[in-house]
Amino acid sequence: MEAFAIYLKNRLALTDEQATQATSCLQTKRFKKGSILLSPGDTKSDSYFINKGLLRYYSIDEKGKEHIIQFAIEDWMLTDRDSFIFNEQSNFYIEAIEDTEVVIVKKDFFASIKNIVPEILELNILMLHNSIRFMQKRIDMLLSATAETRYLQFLKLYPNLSSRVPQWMIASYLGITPESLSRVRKDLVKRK
Amino acid sequence: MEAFAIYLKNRLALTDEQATQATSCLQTKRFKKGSILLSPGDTKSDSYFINKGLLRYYSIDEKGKEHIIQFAIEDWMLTDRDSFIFNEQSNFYIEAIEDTEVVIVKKDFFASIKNIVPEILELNILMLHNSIRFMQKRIDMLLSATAETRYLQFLKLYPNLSSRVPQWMIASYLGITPESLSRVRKDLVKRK
DNA sequence: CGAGCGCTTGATTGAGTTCAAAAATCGTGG
DNA sequence: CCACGATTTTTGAACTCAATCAAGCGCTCG
Repeated sequence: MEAFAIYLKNRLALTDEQATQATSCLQTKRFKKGSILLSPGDTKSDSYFINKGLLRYYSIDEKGKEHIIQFAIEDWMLTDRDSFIFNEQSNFYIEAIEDTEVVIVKKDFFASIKNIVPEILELNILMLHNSIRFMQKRIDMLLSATAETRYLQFLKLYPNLSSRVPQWMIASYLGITPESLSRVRKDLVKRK
Repeated sequence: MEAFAIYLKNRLALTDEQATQATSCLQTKRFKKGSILLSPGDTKSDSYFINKGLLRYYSIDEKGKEHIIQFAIEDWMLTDRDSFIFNEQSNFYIEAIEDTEVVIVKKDFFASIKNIVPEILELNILMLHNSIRFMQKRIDMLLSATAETRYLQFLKLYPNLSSRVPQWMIASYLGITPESLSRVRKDLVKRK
């Protein structure tokens, strides 16, 4: 709660009271490593702000393979749009990679906070544009780059993440097999 | 202009006067097939609403290969975020695939229309979420699916587009070579 | 301390690429 | 409206990057 209030304060021009007022009705929740917060078919009206820990947003295909759409770390929000925005059944999983504490942001939070802090709408828009820009770069990378290039870009983009996430999940985020990633890394070390 | 006013009217609860008022200051522009509306390095404050025609949003990699991030057809907006939202240099190209007429939406349009129709902010948020949801599905597909599956999904998603776009551009959108797409199509016909 | 999980390594396979060239289609000017 | 050049699509053959299958190692955590 604390962290989320600070987050809002930093991004909007809020007084302390406004920040506490806005976040007072929110609840935090802890999940142990490995917990599933959302599964395909669910329709929850929760969005998560991460106080501490690390979540993954992923799918499982017909062959049982996992594909990671997104990681989410401290100070990020993770939202399943199918569920949260469009009230449809989700297609994805959300899982805690570490023991994680989240702020549960319900659907009506945005409805009520915009009365207190109307600027939140524009902040929201800006952040959504930023997400899109980010995802477009990822799509560009998936369309064009080799396994090695993808991995190097990943390291540059998330320098801190690689130590917190098992290697096979990085592979799954990059769209390659764990074996291939292992070989890519071996090559990089050898050539260095 | 016409089309854009209708577009807004349908999505927001606007009177005719409001719709005309909001769009009166906007300009339309025509581009011939093959025109480049934006190049990497540009920083334009234009966003495009497409009255008629078809645009592509793409990159060119070090080997000179093109990678299509997005197509945009009638009634869609195409925005380069680097440029339009963040005032940075663009990384992508925008090109007219057909002779195309667009409404030029300048940056300040949103600033001024929100005074007339505040609901536009929430509409905007909803559409951005929808874009993200869409792109997440595309990323999932790029991470998991074979050339054939991607192509079939593309046909399902854009049934009308495949006739308006040359095959090599579809291949470029799917992340495969034109040769591969040709073979995929051959196989599909044979198996049918 | 042992079972399971994650990472590595090797051998083989396979989907898609590359390069090359022919066939089909498009479009533009005469 | 036709013809010719350019672009697009198809086809073929060789090749390559990454996937698959399989086995072994090392760590950790129960």
